[in-house]
Amino acid sequence: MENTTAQRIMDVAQDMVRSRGYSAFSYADISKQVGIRKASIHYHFPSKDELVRELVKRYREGMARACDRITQSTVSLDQKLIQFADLYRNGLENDQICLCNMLSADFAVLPQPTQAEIQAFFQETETWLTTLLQQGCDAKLWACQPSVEQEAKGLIAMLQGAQLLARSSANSRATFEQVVYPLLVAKFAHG
Amino acid sequence: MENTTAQRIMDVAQDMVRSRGYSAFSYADISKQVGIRKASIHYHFPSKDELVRELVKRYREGMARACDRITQSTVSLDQKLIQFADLYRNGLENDQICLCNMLSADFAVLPQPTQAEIQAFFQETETWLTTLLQQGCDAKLWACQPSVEQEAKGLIAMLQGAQLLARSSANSRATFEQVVYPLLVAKFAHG
DNA sequence: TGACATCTACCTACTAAATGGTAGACACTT
DNA sequence: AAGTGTCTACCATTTAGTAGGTAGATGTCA
Repeated sequence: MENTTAQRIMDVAQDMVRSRGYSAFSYADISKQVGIRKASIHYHFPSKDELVRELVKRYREGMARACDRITQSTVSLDQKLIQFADLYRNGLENDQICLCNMLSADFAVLPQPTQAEIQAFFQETETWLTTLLQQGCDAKLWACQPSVEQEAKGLIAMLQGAQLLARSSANSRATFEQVVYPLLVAKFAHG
Repeated sequence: MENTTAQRIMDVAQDMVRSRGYSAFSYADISKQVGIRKASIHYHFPSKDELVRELVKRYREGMARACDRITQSTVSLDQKLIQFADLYRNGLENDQICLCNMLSADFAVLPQPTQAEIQAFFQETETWLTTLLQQGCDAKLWACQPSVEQEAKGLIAMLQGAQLLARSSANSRATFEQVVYPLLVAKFAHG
C-alpha cells in the first residue's frame, strides 16, 4: 500500500505528459497538484529529464506486466489481441494518450537516455505482439500478409495513430473504438 | 516567386513545430533562423497562437491541393492510394511528421480556433480518402471491410502512427516504408 | 536512559535564463 | 506626409534549478 510522495509526483507528472506533452508541463504545475513546494520535487527528482526518464522506465515495466497478464490469461488468441487493443483504449480515459506515444512526438527535444528508453518500449511491445501474431498464424486463426513483424509494426502504428486521431474528435473513446475494433474483427475473418 | 518575410517566418516555424512540437519552439528560435529580430516577427504575426493558426490553415490548403493533384492524375486507383501514402512518407524527410499529427499531440494546450482548424484538416483528409476508397470498392479493386469511412479512418490512423513510430527509429523513412507499403500491397490482393 | 549525530523530507528564498509580448524610434519607399 | 518593415530596449512572468535552513525520525554508543 505504498503511496509515497515520489509516487504521487510521478502519477501527476505522468498525467500531465500524457495530456500536454513533455515541454508543456512544469515543476510548478506538479507542485500545485501534489501540494508540495517546487524545491521538494527537486529533492525526489533532481531534474526534469530524470523525472521523465523514471516515468518512461516505470511505464515500460507496467506495460510489460500488462502484456504478461494477457499472455498468461486462458482466453482465446483473438481475445488476447482484443485485450491488447483494450490497453490503448483504456488509456484514452481522460483524453490521455500512451506516454511513449506522446513522447515520440516530443522525441527531438528529449535527452538521449530517454530516447533510448522509449525505443526500448516500442521494441518490447513489438516483440510481444509478434509472438502473439505468430501463434495465431500457426493456429491458422489469421494470416500475417507480408510478415509477422511488419504486421505487428502496422498494428501498433494503427493503435498509436488511432489514439492521436481520437483525441482531436469530440468523443475520443468512441472514435477509437470505431476505428480499431472493426479492423481487428475483419482480420479474424481472413482465417 | 513570392518569398516574403512572412512566408519565411512560416516556413521556419512549420519546420520547428513539425520536429519539436508547439510548446518547444519560441519566437527567439525563429528570429535566429530567419535573421530578423524577435519584435519584427510580432509585426507579421502578433501572437504565437495566430502564427500557428495561420500555419495550420496554410498546411490544410496545401494538403487539399496535393489531394486534388492525385485525384486529377491519370494513374490507376491503387497508384493513387500509394501516392497518398507517399505524402506522409515524403514529409518524413528531416524526421518531421505531419504538422497536424504533431499538433494533435499538443491538442490540449492549443486555443480552440486552432483545435477547430486541425479537426477540419482531418475531416477533409478523411472525406477525400473515403471517396477514393469508395471508387476502388465500386471497381472491385479492393474490399472495405466494415465500411469505407472506417477503413479511411483506419488508414489515416496507421499513416500517422507509422510516422510517429518511424521517427523513434534509426532510419525513419525506411521504417515507415517497411510498415506502410506492404500493408497497402496486401490490401490490393483482396480484390 | 540520555546525549549525540545523521538522515529524510520538506521549507523559504533565491538565481539566471528564457518566455511571449509591447513601446517607441528610425529608415525607406510611395 | 503616410505607410511599411525593421530595429533597440524594455516588460512581467515563467522556467529549471540551487543554497541553505529546519523539524522530526532514526540510529548509536557511553
